[in-house]
Amino acid sequence: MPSRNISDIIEQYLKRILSKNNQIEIRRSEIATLFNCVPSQINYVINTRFTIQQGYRVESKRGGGGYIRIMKIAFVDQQNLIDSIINEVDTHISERNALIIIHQLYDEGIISQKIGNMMYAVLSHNTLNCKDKAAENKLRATLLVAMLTSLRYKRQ
Amino acid sequence: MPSRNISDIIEQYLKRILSKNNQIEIRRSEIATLFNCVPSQINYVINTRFTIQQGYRVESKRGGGGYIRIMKIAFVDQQNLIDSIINEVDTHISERNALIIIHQLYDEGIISQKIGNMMYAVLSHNTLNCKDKAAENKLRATLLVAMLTSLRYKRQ
DNA sequence: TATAATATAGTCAAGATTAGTCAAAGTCAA
DNA sequence: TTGACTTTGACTAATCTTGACTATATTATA
Repeated sequence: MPSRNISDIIEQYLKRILSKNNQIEIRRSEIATLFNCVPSQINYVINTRFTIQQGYRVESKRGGGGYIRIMKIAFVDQQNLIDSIINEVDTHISERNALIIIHQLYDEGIISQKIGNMMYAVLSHNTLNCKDKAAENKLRATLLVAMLTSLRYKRQ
Repeated sequence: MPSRNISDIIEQYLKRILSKNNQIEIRRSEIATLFNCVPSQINYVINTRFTIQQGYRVESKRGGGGYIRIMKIAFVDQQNLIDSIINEVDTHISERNALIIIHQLYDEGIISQKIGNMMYAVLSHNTLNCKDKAAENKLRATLLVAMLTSLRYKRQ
């Protein structure tokens, strides 16, 4: 695995630790110093190589005692099914079609009624209520994909 | 989980006592001396980590024999807690405060980790990502209230 | 009792310490 | 040579720390 750029090297460094610990907490500036790069390079590495889709969750805090915490995520069994549903969702989606997807999730046993209710509460026209329909459908798709993505993994 | 700043350490100290006593009375200056910080640091800790939203109530008295009393709030039932949280949510809410609310719902056993993950996925800055911060905080509040409201219904 | 002295806690803003954003410049492979 | 990816740094934002000043309660004193 030849890595000729710093980003790859930092990625490998972090993932090696994560293969043992499944959670790490770093100081951005420390890592930057360690690899002799600017601090914002760490953000670049995290944004390109530690995304939710890649199975990582990242939390951070600024200020004194600040940190960046990276957690490895375990995926649920129905991951493939959820992925295929995510692919169905376009950049825009109507309330009606969103509801169909919620029902599908329930029928497949992926979500409970409680979660289904919550999803509908978020995606309903009543809640989103944008000025124009296109904007609303776009926001709805964004939120739905975010929710579907969250269903892909189980925390710890 | 290493805490590198005094505020976190003081928070942990107080919450450990509160996990046993559910009420604690301190002298601001004593705690400040104990942790080698200025007295107003205690106010900072209380204002950021012992709010109503986090399930604490604080009383104090100045002058001779003054004190700060921190009490863990006991909610009559879940319905009650949800309602009070809905009331506290303003027209705008930051990601940080939203996360605090999600944590409290989880701590009180109202939501599962799965729902908590989903709520966070919806409310995170990463997902909402509006042009200006005010708009984002407003949308976040709308969505949070919708989700909280959906939790009030008991089906299944 | 009225007032002064003392003992607490509260507020607020400046400064310190982190991390985040964004766009320009650089690099490299197709 | 172009386009995607990487690197860099100036600027921004969030959080924590500190201390001067304020507010309030109690106790001592005139």
